[in-house]
Amino acid sequence: MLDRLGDRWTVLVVVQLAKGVHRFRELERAIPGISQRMLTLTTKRLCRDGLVERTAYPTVPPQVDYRLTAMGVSLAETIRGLADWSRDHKAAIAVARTRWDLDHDVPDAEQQI
Amino acid sequence: MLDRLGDRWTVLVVVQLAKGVHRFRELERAIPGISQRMLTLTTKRLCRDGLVERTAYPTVPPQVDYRLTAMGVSLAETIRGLADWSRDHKAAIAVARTRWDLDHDVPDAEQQI
DNA sequence: CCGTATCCCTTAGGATACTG
DNA sequence: CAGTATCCTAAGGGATACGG
Repeated sequence: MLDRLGDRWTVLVVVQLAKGVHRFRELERAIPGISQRMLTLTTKRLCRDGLVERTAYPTVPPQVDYRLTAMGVSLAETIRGLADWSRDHKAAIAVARTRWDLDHDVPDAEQQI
Repeated sequence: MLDRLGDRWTVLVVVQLAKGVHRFRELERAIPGISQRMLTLTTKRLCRDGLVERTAYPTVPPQVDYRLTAMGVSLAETIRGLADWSRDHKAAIAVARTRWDLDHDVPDAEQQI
């Protein structure tokens, strides 16, 4: 599961669903840069893991809702801790990087690690 | 930074360093499956971000110690929450996956999502 | 609207060999 | 021991087009 969080989109989808129920297109619009393909894959994996519940209404045009399960909510709360840490230390990390780059050449457009 | 956690080795290195100071080879042995190359890259990135401190002793053979900085320790504590969640829900996720696979064919060696 | 199916390119990252 | 350098593949994921 830890490696599942490493696919870059899962965390964003969970965070977004933590704000409430979303339709497919709502998720797509709420998460800048995600492709239709990756949104489909990500939601499907989350459903498979029992973290998200999918509800399809047989209307025309079709409507599909995604919502976190109880387990999904608990994951969202845990992720919250990570997001908070990230926000609180973003500036300090930026400073550390700048300092490191100064101390180790990397003058301008060198390849970053 | 969140995407940095997505490279699969960073979390493992931080967790290992949370247990105490380690030399290069100690980390390599403690983290099964990591290649020398990825350990080098991961530690270097962590140093650049100000999460890990590297100390080299000019002995023969050389000795290099890695230890978490204060910021690295605080990250380790946050990661701890994630690790705990993962441990606590591993079984439930496995059950959800099995159930999902039963309900959606996937009889045997089909490609998993 | 809600997907699935292809194509295709970039990147992560393993294997291996070599230095100080 | 602690790396660096090079090669090479497998997978992630974007773009596009199409189906229900």
